Amino acid sequence: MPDDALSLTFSALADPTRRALLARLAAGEATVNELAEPFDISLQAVSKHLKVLERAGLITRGRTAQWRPCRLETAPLTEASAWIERYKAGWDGRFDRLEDELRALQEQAHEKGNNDEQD
Amino acid sequence: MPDDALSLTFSALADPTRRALLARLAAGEATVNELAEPFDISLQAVSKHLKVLERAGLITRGRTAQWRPCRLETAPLTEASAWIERYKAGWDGRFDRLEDELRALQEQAHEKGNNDEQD
DNA sequence: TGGTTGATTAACCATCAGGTTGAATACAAG
DNA sequence: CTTGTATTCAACCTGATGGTTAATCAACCA
Repeated sequence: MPDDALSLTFSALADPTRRALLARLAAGEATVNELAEPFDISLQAVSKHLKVLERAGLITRGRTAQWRPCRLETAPLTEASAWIERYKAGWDGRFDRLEDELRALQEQAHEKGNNDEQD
Repeated sequence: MPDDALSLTFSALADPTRRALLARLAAGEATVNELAEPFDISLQAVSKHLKVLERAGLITRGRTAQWRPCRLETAPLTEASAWIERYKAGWDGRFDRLEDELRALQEQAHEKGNNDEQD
């Protein structure tokens, strides 16, 4: 388990239950019990999921009496999104695709000498 | 291991090696050997990583002689980014935060009857 | 035919992730 | 001080992940 920020974030997002928890929290703070209510799994399992989200910095938790309300934190989401956009933009609909085609053709020509075979 | 598209994508992104592979592929197609070159792990391990990326739809692979060139596919990246933006936008810098504050205060007031205690 | 290169598959190992149940903690209310 | 409620911690199980090495497949070269 890599422990860099981005890996923690993506790893936390790689579970439908956790994504549902975040979706719920996007509507506002909630306690563990409130968050657990829609799921069929145990409260402890939800607690574990929340710990994962907390470790990734995706949520922070308050403390009011015996309640530990969770709040969504968007900073890691921003970083994750930025990473994706970076590499998506570097390729998508740009000249790179054509450039790559050309490069591939050149390599083929080079590797095969002058043998004009098609695949 | 959840097998829905979003989970597969985020899970694939949750590893620095795989993100590096994608970053490399954003610069253009590459073979397995080319991709493996910067890493200290075995070629087989890289092959496994590529299989994960392929299963997530993040790459596709051609076949030229004994080479299996990998190409980045951006569709899953777009979906992942869209998911993040959806829940980030629902909260970030909007009135929700204030709304939530108010809701929290109301709940506190309700739960405690009329007892004006501060945390 | 046989050898070399590129890549995958198979078998194995250690660790981790997600779930469970049961006990423990923290606080509120009688 | 005891009970109830909200939450976490601990121990445990199962299956997945990431790595290894050895063997195999596929295609080219000689």
